[in-house]
Amino acid sequence: MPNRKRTNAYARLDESLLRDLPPFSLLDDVQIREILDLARSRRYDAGATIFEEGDEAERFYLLLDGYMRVVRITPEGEHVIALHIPAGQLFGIAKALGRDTYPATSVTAADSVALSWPMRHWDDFVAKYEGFAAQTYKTVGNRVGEMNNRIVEMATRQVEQRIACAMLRLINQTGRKVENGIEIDFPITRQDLSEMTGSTLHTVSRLLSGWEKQGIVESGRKRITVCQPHQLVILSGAQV
Amino acid sequence: MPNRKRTNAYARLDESLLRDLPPFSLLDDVQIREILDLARSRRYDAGATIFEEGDEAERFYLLLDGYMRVVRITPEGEHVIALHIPAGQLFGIAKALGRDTYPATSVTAADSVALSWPMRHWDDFVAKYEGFAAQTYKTVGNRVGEMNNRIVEMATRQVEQRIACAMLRLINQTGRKVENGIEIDFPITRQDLSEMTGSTLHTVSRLLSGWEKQGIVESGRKRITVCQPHQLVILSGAQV
DNA sequence: CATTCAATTTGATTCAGAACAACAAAAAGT
DNA sequence: ACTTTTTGTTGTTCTGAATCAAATTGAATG
Repeated sequence: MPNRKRTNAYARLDESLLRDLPPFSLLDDVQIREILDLARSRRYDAGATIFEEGDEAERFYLLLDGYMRVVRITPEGEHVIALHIPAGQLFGIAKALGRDTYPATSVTAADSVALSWPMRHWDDFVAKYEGFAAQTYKTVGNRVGEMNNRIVEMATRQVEQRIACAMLRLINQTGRKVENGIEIDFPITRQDLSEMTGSTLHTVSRLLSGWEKQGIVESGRKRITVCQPHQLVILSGAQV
Repeated sequence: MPNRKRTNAYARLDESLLRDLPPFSLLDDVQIREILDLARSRRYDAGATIFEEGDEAERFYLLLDGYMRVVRITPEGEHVIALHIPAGQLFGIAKALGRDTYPATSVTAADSVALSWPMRHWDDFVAKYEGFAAQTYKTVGNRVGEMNNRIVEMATRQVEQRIACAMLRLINQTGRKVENGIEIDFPITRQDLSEMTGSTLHTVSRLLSGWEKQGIVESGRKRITVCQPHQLVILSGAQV
C-alpha cells in the first residue's frame, strides 16, 4: 500500500525562498510574490509518497528542503531508485517531458518541504518568466546526463564500483562535513543503496564492512560517513 | 580513430519530407519551405560518426532515412549503446537539454540521410513554429522514459531478458515483415546486441543459438529475424 | 581463387555476486 | 518489560555469465 502520510506546513512563505533558486533566479520580487501566491507549501515525513507513477500529473513541485528519490517499481515489486533530487530542484515536471502522467514515483528520503503548483500554470510559467524554461531544460538535461551515466555504469562496472559511484554521488549532493569525514545527510539503509545500484542488501553490507575495516567509511544504522572519499574515487573507477 | 566518412547527398529536398513528421506537423507549406531552405542534407554511410560526445553542439539533426545509434564510450574503450533513433526523429538536440556540447556520440547503424540546421536557429524554431517545442519535449520525454526502462531492466533483469527486450525494441522500431517473421532492418552483430545490454558477444551468440534451436529466431551474419515474437515477449518478462 | 579479415560458434574454466539461511542488535510498539 | 519489527551481519552454497581459448564460417579483397 502506498504510504501517503503528509503534514501541513507552517513554513513562512518568504520571497527569499525562491530568489536564489535557479528556476526563478532572474525574477524580481513582485514576480516572485506572484508565484508564491499560487503555490501550496507542504511538509512531508520521511518515506512519504508524493505521487505515484502513472498518476495524473496534477501538480509540479519544488523541493525546498529535504531530499527526494525517484523510484520505479517492477511488476515483481522490486524497487529501483532512478534518481535522487536535492533541495532546490523542481520535480514532478511531467509537462516538461510532454507527458500527462508522472513517469515515476516520488518518495521523500528525509523529512521534506516542497512547494507545488497546479500543472495548468506550467505553460504560463514557461511563457512568462524569463529563464524558467531554460532552467527547466538544464535540469532535465542534467538528469538525462545522470541517467545516461547510470546506464553506462550498470553496463560496464561491477557492483563494488557501482556502489562506490552511488555513494560519491550522494556525498556530492548532500554530504555534510562531520568530524571524521563526510556524512550522507539523510537516513540511508543498505537496502536503499542496493536499490540504487541493482544489487542486494547483502552485498552492500559486505562491501561496507570491508570498507569499514580499511577505514574508508564508518557506518551505523541508516547512517554512512565517508572518511576517505579519495579511496572511494579510486574504487569507483573514477568518472563519476 | 573516429570514423567520419560522409558522402554528399543528392536527395531532392521536398516539402513532403517534413510535412508529416511530428516536429513540423502543424506547419504550412510556406513555413516548411522556409525551414528546408535553412537545412543541409547529407548522406552517411553505415558506421559513420556524425558527432562525438563532448563536441561543440554546432548543429541539430533530423534523421530522414536510416538508423542512428547513440553511443557512449568508457575510458577503457568499452562501447555502450544508450539509444537507437529511428528515421523521422530529431537528434543532436543538445540545446533542448540546456547543453553546449553533445552529451553522447552519434553513429549511423545503416546508410542514412539526415537534414541538419545550425544550432543558432534552435531558439528561433522553438519560438516561431507552433508545436515544435512541444514535440521536442515529447521526444525528450520519450527518450527519458526509454532510458528509465533501461535502468530498471539492467538493475533487475538477467541477460536473457535484457537481450529479449532489446530485440523487441528493435523489431518494434524497425521491424520489416519478411517471409518467416520480422527482420531487424539493418545490419546488426552479436557485439552490437551485447553493447545494448551490457553483456558479451559470446553470451549473445549462445543465447541466439539457443533461441534458433527453439525456432524463436533465425539469424545469420549481421542479420536477425524473429520468427516468434510472442515467445520473445515471454522471455523478456514482458513490460517492454 | 587464394588470402585475409570480420563475425560467429562452442567448449572449458572461473568467479562475482545472488540466493539461501541464520542470527544479532537496535528501534518501535504494546 | 516484553514483543515485534526493522536493519544489519556473516556464513555457505550455487549459478549465471564473464573470461579464456580455439575453431569455423563467410564475406571481401587483390
